Amino acid sequence: MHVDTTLERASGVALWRQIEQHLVSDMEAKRLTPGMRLPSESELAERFGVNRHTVRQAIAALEDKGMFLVRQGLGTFVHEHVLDYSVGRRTRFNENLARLQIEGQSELLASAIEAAPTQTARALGIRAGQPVVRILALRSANGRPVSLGTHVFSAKRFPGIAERFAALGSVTRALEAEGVADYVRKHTRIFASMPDAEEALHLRQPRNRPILVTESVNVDRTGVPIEFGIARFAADRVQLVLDPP
Amino acid sequence: MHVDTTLERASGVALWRQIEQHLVSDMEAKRLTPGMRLPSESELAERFGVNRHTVRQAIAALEDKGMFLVRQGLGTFVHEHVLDYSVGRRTRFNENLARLQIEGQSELLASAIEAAPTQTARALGIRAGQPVVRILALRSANGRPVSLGTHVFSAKRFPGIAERFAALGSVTRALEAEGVADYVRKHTRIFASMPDAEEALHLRQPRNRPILVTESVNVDRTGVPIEFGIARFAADRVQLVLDPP
DNA sequence: GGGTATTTGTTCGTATGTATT
DNA sequence: TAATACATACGAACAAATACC
Repeated sequence: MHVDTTLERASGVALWRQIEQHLVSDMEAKRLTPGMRLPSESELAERFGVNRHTVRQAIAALEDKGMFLVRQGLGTFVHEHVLDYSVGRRTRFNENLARLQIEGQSELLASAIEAAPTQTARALGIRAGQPVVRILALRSANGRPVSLGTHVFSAKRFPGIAERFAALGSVTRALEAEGVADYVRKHTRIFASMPDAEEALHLRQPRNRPILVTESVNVDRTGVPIEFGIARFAADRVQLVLDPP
Repeated sequence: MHVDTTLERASGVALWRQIEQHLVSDMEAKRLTPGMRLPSESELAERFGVNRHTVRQAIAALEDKGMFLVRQGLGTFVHEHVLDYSVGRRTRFNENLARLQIEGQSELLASAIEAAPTQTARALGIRAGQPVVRILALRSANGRPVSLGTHVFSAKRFPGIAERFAALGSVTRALEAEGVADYVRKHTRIFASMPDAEEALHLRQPRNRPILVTESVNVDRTGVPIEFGIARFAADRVQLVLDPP
């Protein structure tokens, strides 16, 4: 992994700072990538030809800067990039990522027209059994899956919403095309659970890691519900940040 | 499980409604408790002496009312009581439960004075290494653990906060006693993870079920940070509801 | 469930060079 | 120059957490 592990002794730069710089270089050169486990402290000490304490000091400095994650009994890991996903009155996937200067992608996995189950109907303010359009979409950032979203709309009001979404890759723009200039969140519920096989597959995460789930209702300017959404986030890669409070 | 499974035929009451009533009685009598798996549809059908479709109709009715959770390939489960925990600008544990007409309890598990780690210091707006008071508290509702909370305060500003909390059982009242008339949330971050041994023990939940974690900063009227808090919720028993949106 | 190997966490002690007083 | 404080570096031993069989 390390191309060159020679340190300069008596150079005026502390050995542990040289090791720190080494590790930073490894990350910049992608020899160390997020989630990767570092060699053990003992092994690093041997490679660098220093005492284990000296390696520990370098690692501690980088942990303090949030670049490493050290776990007793397990090892030291390069910190995964966690995405701060902002949740508030105006939650928009693409705007959210744009703010972080990340390009987001939306992929339509499936869509169907079906009869509204009770809970969904209540959220949308329609009668149970009325036809609804259900969209399943995978959201990615930098090629990594971020969330698996289910979006449900009244099929009467938005019969062509699935095609709009497929073409535009955005709920906001699909709704715009259907004449909804703006919408806001009326309700958000957050919980956590373990993913089923399909969710784990789409989110590319192990089944024994949790997912964060949000259920939300968006309403138009007049307060009429237009979308009921369920978003499943890979909890290891995404944190929700509430704004403004 | 079922004490009596005889149904009255040609009684004017549909068989599936009688079965539905049977199941409700079982829940009221605690023969069926939250999280418990029902016998399979076939087995129930045999016990009641009806066709499986008849049992399905009764289960579907109760699922629609949110009392059962039916999962294909797994079985039917009595829905766990989930607590809707409201999160917003003014999040207060006791007020939250009072709104649901539940009496909450707070138990001080531990408190200590220690040097502030970098992240904590940043949240509280003090220098790393400054002394802080750390409180570990278990929150319960109806005798069931709801959340395990860590609260960190500046030891300079609130030297006696741990004793106040121990006596009053509430962060809000402890802060009141220290002269903080009001406080609001400035920041909330939500994520999910798996519990460690201690967390699972306190929350009385298995280690393979996830926990919901919120990190928050509360500020006083002048905007000065006064508390950094971490709350760990048993995800199977608590959902977070954002208010107003 | 118990035992073992691995890995990090912690605490001793010792020594040396550098900057400050 | 001498005394002192501090950062750096090494060595050894044990504790605690975790994974694996």
